[in-house]
Amino acid sequence: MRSGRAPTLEDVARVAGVSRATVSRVINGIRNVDPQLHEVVWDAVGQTGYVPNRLARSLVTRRTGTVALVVSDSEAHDDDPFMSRFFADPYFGRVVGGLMSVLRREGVQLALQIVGTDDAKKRLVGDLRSGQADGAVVLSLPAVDPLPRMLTDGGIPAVLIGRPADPVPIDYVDLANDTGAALAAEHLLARGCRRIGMISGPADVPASLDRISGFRRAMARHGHGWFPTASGNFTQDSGEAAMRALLAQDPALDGVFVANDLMALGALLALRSTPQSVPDDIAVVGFDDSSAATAAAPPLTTIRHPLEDMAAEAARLLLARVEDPAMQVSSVIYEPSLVRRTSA
Amino acid sequence: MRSGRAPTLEDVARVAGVSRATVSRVINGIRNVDPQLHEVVWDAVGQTGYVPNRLARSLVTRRTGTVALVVSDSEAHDDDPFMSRFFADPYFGRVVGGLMSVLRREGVQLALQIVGTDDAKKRLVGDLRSGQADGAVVLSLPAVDPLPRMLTDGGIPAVLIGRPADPVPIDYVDLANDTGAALAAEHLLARGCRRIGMISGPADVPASLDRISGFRRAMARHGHGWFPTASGNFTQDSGEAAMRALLAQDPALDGVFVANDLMALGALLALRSTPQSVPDDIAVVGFDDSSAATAAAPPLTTIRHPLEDMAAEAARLLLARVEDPAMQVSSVIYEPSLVRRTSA
DNA sequence: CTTTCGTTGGAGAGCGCTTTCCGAGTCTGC
DNA sequence: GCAGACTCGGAAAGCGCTCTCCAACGAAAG
Repeated sequence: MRSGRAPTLEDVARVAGVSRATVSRVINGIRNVDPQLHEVVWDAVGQTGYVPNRLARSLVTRRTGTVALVVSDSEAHDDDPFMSRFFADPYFGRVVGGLMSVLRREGVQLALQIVGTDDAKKRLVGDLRSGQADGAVVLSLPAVDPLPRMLTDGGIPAVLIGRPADPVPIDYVDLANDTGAALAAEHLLARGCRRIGMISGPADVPASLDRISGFRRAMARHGHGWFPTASGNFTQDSGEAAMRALLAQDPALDGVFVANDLMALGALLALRSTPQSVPDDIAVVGFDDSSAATAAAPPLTTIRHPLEDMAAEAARLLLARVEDPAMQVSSVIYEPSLVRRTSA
Repeated sequence: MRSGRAPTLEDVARVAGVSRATVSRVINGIRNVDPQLHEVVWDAVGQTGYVPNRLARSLVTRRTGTVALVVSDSEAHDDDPFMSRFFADPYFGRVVGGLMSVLRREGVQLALQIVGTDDAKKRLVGDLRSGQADGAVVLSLPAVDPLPRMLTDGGIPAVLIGRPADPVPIDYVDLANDTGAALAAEHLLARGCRRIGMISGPADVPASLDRISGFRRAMARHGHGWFPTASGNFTQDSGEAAMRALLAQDPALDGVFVANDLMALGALLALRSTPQSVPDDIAVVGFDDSSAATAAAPPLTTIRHPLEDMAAEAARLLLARVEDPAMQVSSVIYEPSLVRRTSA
């Protein structure tokens, strides 16, 4: 097969016997080109196996047809295995899947970027500003993250998945985490549970915070101003430990809301080595409706989190903002729903 | 903050009072520059907030600092939800995590590409040839895929994860799937199982094929030339169905090897509604040691598949080939191991 | 004091593409 | 039959960068 240098516009022009400009016009479907030549040019393209060089094109058009998926981490994790845990989590894949479902049919590519240090974030913004990508979808993990602000200051089209920790005029999609947690509380209460505990996530990231406050509010509304709590870091192991801690606080617990499915899996595991059975003695409600939920034994009653849809919406929002940078800043909040399975 | 046009080399040169060439030399750390000027230039860089334009740089250096992660699918799936299932699977995330663990510290970026149709594959090769990325890591899903050959023909540095279906002179990393399956067979046999069945994956993809043949061979070696089989498509649901089918063939089964953990989860689910208990009446061995294995009830005995390590090795291999395209084609095969948990 | 060499920095070409600007044709309408 | 309006295609100027080539200069050598 043809090897060596890839054919350029110039080559096609030579073969077709026209100028570079004309070939460019034909390729980009610009009017003002004689149908005759049109055909001649396409023939030449076929003959030479020409493929436009995206780099060169982007350099002049200032459009890359690429968006970045930025995973913004904190400095602290820079070299620990946290990241690999993050990728193994279904969360990441669901986001990518959702994004790709819309980007793909627009012919837009996704470039993955991981930034930990502030320095890396600065570099990222610089790269983005110089046209490395048309925009960014941001997954901001740390509790407090300068990146969203940097992005807006730099004038970079960007959409967050999950609300920013501090108010920044930036587009985002999020889940009504508080409503979801309230749903869980009400389900547990309606089921007749009287001694309910909660296993929460870290107390500093927005999504986790919202689940805590939503649950707390709903419980208070039903007269449970206080309830035992333990917290984990969204991993299965931490959920298992938290369940034990909770049981130590109140061995007669008859219901527990766990802030994500992975930790709920851990909780279920911990419960398996106690006399209590799920859901008869103690009901368990998870959060996310991830694949772990159906895999669990017993299958987890959980709060559905339409992450794919949210990611898809984020992609759409980003594309729209790229198209019209002056567009009004907007956010779209998804409503969670309760998925009843066996565990509660 | 400074907005509008991003500063260019030209701007820095003007501020520093030197020529573009000199700034370029300083930035790229080329010697032959008076330490005095060196400092002046860096000052100017700081002042202007200059960040080199990667596009422009790549255009001339023919190096992008980006590798593509190509998910090669078949035309058939082009518009069905298969892809989103694929992303939700821990498999994808583990690969990304493994790749990033090495790419990140080399400052190399990952660009995600999904190609279904032959046309898209052709376009991809063209893009790659014209320097869109320095190389590609390929996840080839379909049973028979023209992409690997296209890549080598196009002279694109590429590494497959999982062996190609038909022999192609291309680098790849793979797992000794047959050995893993044999491990499972031997474990089941050593445990005293006499009526063993297998739930396999699709009969046309290499990894699945190897697991089937490895298991079959090991069983034959121990006098079990025939055993009941059912097949699924690597999803939990299909595993559940396959388990029922197997039980219908032989209700007295006392052991089953399931070709991946997700299907094993399904099998466990199916067994929960039968009188048999796992592992006492029937032992179950999975494959992959994915996060699903520990989440299962009972926790799954399974074959460990060091996917992160394999992906990391693929990244290293690719980087090496990019550096030296003439390097000899090589493949590295990882050895699986048995992880004993409770299910067998 | 001239020659030679090594060092340093500038000019400028060129990576492959798009796009503005023009000039050369082609058509109408009077 | 010719001005004016259009259509079409080419020349060429960049996009922001790297890197080769060369001029200039100072120092070392003869």
